[in-house]
Amino acid sequence: MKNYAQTLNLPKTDFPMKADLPSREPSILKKWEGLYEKIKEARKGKPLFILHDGPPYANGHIHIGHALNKVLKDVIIKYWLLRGYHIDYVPGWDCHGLPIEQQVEKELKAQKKSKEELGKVVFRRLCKDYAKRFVEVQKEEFIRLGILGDWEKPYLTMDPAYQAQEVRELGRVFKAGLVVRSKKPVYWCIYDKTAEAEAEVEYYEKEDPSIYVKFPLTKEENTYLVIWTTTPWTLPANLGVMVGEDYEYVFLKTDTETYVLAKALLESFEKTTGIKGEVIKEVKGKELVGLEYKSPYGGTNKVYPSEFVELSTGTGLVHMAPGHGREDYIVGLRYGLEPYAPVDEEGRFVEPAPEFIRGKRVFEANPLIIQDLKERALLLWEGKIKHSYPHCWRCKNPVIFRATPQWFISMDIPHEGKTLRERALEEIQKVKWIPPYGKNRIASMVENRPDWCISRQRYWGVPITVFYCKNCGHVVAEEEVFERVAQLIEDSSEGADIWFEKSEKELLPEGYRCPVCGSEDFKKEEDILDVWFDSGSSHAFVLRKRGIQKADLYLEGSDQHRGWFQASLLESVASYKEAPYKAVLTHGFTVDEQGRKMSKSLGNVVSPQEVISKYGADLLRLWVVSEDYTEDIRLGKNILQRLVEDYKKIRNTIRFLLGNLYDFKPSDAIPFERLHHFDRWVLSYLQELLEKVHRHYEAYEFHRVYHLVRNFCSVELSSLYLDVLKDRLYVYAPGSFERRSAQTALFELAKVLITVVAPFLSFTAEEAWEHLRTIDQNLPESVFLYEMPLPSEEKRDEGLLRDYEKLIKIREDAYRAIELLRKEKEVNHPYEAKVYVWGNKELIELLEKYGDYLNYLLSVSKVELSEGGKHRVSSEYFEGLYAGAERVEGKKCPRCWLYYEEKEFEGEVCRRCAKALEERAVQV
RNA sequence: GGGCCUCUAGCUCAGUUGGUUAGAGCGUGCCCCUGAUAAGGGCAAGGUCGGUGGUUCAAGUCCACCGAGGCCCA
Repeated sequence: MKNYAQTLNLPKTDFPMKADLPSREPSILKKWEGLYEKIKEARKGKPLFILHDGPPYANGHIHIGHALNKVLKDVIIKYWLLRGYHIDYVPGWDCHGLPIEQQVEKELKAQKKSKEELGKVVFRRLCKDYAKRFVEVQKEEFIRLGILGDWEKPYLTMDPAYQAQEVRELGRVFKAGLVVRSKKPVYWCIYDKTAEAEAEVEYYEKEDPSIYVKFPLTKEENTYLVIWTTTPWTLPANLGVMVGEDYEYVFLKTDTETYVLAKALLESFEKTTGIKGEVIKEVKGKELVGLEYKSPYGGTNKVYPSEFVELSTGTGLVHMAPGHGREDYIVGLRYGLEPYAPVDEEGRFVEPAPEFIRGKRVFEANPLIIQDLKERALLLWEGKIKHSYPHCWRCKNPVIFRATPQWFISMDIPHEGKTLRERALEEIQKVKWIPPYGKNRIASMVENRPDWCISRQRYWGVPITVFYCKNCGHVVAEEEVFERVAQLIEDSSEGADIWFEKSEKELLPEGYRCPVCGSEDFKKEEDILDVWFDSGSSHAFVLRKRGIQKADLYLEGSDQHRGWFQASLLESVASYKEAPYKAVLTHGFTVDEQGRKMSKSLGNVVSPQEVISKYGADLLRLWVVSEDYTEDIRLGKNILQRLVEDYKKIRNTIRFLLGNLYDFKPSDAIPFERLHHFDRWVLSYLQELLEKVHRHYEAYEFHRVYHLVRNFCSVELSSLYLDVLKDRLYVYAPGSFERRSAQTALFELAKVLITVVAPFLSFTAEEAWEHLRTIDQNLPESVFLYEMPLPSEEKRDEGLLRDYEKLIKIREDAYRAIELLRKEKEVNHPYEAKVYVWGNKELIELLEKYGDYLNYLLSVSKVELSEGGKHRVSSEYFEGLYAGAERVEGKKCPRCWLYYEEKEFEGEVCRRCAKALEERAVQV
């Protein structure tokens, strides 16, 4: 018998089944070089979509969280791009700040050098080099992920132009009168005489005094508040006592005196001190609030409520020194207490501290104070305690909390009728938060946050460019002075380094005199800005300066409600009275397959580099889009394995489409109305799909797009449409209506499928696009220069959709009947079966309508609309409908494999094939 | 310890305003095909909705508490 396979139109394509992404993707990246610029050119004048990039910190390689974040952004940008929008995506980096400073210092230490020796300017240069190095590293890594953006001109917070804009922003906030100078306790090393950041201190065991002290109440005879402390030296700075409002407190009466302390700590107090007494009264903490007592070193102070009081140690009454403790400071701020700290930079007591400790260092003062308390009968008990205590990371000595002057942006000073807090809260209401609870989260943070401390006593950052008049102390913060300095920074290749290089005279406008006293003698501020002010002003440099008022979208992890979203909001509202964004989208964090956070110690970290080298960036991108990012996002081996399967399905579906289009030209296309009804059905279905796809993309619900596409490929296409279509594609002559009609649909399907997945499977879509272009040379060179089709009413036949919905269900019923035959080995391939359908009149009429195509639709050789079949089943879906199946009679056509009666043959093959062979001979 | 959030089959997700036997795809098992072939197809088995207790004629869907986990703060 002849080899009939050669007379069939079997699929042919160079689009390989094996993706081999890790080695193929780099060549696609090569093709994309310059693509961003071409897109900008092509989309000029189109409506703009602005996603403003939050800058990652330029330190280390990217991790999976970075990848998640950037891919999400990329999907959104590419979607709007494929919708015909103009995009403008400028990636950025956060370059200043402590981690880099510490890293550089570590490197210096290895060379036995210190930053003090080198001086600010040289040290800053080293930091700049360090940041630059990692900007390059991360840039390469982001590009490898397939992220589309202006990688030629990203924004760096250390660029002179950026720094200059930031200085101008600071000037605006000063001008609005929102910047104030006041004291705040910071970690302080009394040996290095420097402030330390939280991240810098190291915790070691330290032995300290442990004492119970009594504070006599002013209005109740012989009654004392009992406090416990390990830092007696802070008692001279005592300004209050904190209680937990909801805790229970007792009045403990001994033979001579009455003590107030928390009920929960009574037992441990009695045990430690040996003091015994009788509880004569119990009260809630809130009833103690407002009581006055005599502070051991001066003044009458009060009891305040505080959320920081704990009942694990002490007495539940906490001695409060706002100048020497963070919580003390926060609570103190709330009640208008001074951050009082009579201690100089060497940790020595100064006036107005009591005379007997003046000049002594804080730790030396401890025993003196204890002795003094003892003499004044205020000490109840004295002991020692070993506990974990913060130490200086450089000299390893214990550090202290000490209030020092800092710059703040005030949340509560009214400016043109409203405070920053009020205005920010109003703006929050106008922004669209995705998911919605983000609004609540940031609003409650803004409602409760203290003033924004923007000064840091560090080296690597943007200077706070104000001057102090040496003569009268006036702070020079005029707009023209900020502008002058900004100009100098912008014009210098050294950027903000010039602030530290040049003298006051060089930095100030020529001949500048103090507006208060007329002096010409100034001293510049040495503090630098909080890095959150750097990134918080990115909107000014990246958007406003380039004529864009607001971003359409900010998109970061949910931790940025406290971080970048808030810093940007406050900076923008302070400067421009409005939010810098119209919408804010947040995503969750990556966790492992058990939902646990990724950590080195758990050994469950998955790196993007690892995924890329093993599976390719498209797999990582598919992962991003497959999960609901509003919650925690899981990642692990099994999930990746499933994604590999999903990827193959989508890829092979596209491959099959392309494979059957090798002889098709767009001019062969048949108009929708004249297409075969099955092809009209699939295109109608496609319009429904498109409608949902667009809806979900617009709502940023990518996992719904993913499920839609995945199911479409496997359910409607692979197992139904394409499977049934094979007969028509392979058997009929190349130029026949049957084949051309099918190809018309396949071409449409390919275009839609490729563009729909392009935002996430960018590499694969581009690769497939190359093949599609060999079919239609009019297509643009990149899929990203094309547009994703919109659902079209003209290509949607409602009646067909309704009919097919039923036909598909009947198909399932028939398959259950065939399955029974298969179990008995009566048939193997469905072609060996004959199907009967009967019963329900309405449905039988429907089936008659599609009569001559029914057997193809069911992939069987014959269908009869009457009762019959060896095995019979009742419909799973329809009342009174039945399906039966039996082995078909007749002979298999060696060409099309369907079974026919002897008389339906013409020679070796069936009549249909004979005709096709004839036509084929003419066409080929 | 506080604020915000999550918890539906092995995995990823659906489940309008509370209302019939909780859905899909994948994976799994069994089977078929060998003309998408390191592909394709068919059938089937899997959850009582994190737990407990309420509200209700009726709860995965509302309330309370507990548990596991995440982010932020302390």
